[in-house]
Amino acid sequence: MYYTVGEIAKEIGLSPHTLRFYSKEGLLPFVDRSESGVRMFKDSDFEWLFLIECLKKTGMPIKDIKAFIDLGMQGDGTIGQRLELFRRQKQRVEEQIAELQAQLDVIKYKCWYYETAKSAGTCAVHETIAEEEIPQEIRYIREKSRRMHRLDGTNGPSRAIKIPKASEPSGAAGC
Amino acid sequence: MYYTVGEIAKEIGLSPHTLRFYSKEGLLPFVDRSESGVRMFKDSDFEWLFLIECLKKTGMPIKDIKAFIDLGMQGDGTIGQRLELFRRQKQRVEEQIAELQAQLDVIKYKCWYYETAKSAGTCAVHETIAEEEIPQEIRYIREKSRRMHRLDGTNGPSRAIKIPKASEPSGAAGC
DNA sequence: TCCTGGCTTAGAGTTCACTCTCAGGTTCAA
DNA sequence: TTGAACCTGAGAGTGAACTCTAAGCCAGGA
Repeated sequence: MYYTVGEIAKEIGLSPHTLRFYSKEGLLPFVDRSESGVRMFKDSDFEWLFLIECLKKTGMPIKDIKAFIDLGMQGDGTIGQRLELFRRQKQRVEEQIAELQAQLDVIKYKCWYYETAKSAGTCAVHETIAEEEIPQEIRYIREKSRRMHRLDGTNGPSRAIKIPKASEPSGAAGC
Repeated sequence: MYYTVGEIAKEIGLSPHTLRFYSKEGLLPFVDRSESGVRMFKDSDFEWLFLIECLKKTGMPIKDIKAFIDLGMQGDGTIGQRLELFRRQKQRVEEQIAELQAQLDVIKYKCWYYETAKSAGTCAVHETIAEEEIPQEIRYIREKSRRMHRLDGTNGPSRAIKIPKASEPSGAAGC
């Protein structure tokens, strides 16, 4: 049971162009070819394709994916190296998730910030808002974020800059 | 208290080049300038910068970040739009995290796969491994992954392809 | 037999987000 | 006053990952 590049493309949600590009980059050495050079994908190739997708979606560059494919092509002798590769990738993905979680916190804070500002009609509420009015989760996020972004001002500007001449304060609007 | 582009760059971990590039792209309309045109960052600009970083780290393209900055510059009238923007971004980040979690599962499965193959000396163990030998978590991941990747074969190849001529089976090695 | 549509390769073009080079201006410290 | 170390804008270059074009081949149906 063989599939052409177009059929596979539809199946896994990539364009035939992209699949040929991967092929050119050496990511698909496992696909068979017909006499006339047409790529013939077989069912067992899907496993490779899903693995490629997985590594791609977790931010691995194509040349690193190729390195993995090449290890796979060499057979059982490279199992240890492949294990190491996936362990490193596991670590990286966990870091990515942690980073996104941290940014999600910032975004949640801003959602609350704008919700509050919206019902007050102005961002200025946040200058006078009482600590008790802030939801627990938001208070926690805000504290954590402040600890991270603390600028102690001990390393102030090393160069004096002339005071701007009658420039209206451009950054008057809060974010 | 003003900072030059180089000082800010050091503080937030970007290059002065990058900061000027952002400036050129219209991401920093809030920074003051000296008489001679030197960028003068103030403490309150950090809030904007951290927000830009947040949106960038969560995959928002520069032109969309600019759209947000522009809304911010317009003041309180755009609070509703900014709220909507952050709500959409929240949704996207949650999706990104879910996607990474799914891929992390695949990676965990492969870690187990190679660990097992390593101690057996060959990937071939996985053709004969008993269901009870598979850890609970792995079994669960594998089932979920199989449900997702199910290829029912009902939409087989639409074009006949000549059987390849004595081509050795290239994809013999499992992944 | 010819048309259609999908396949092939090589290679050029695109988009994004930087990243760097250049030529010149500004500021401070010695 | 002079040198170092910044700064400026314009614009070219980079690398990653596509994305598309061109010219041509091949199989099946009207």
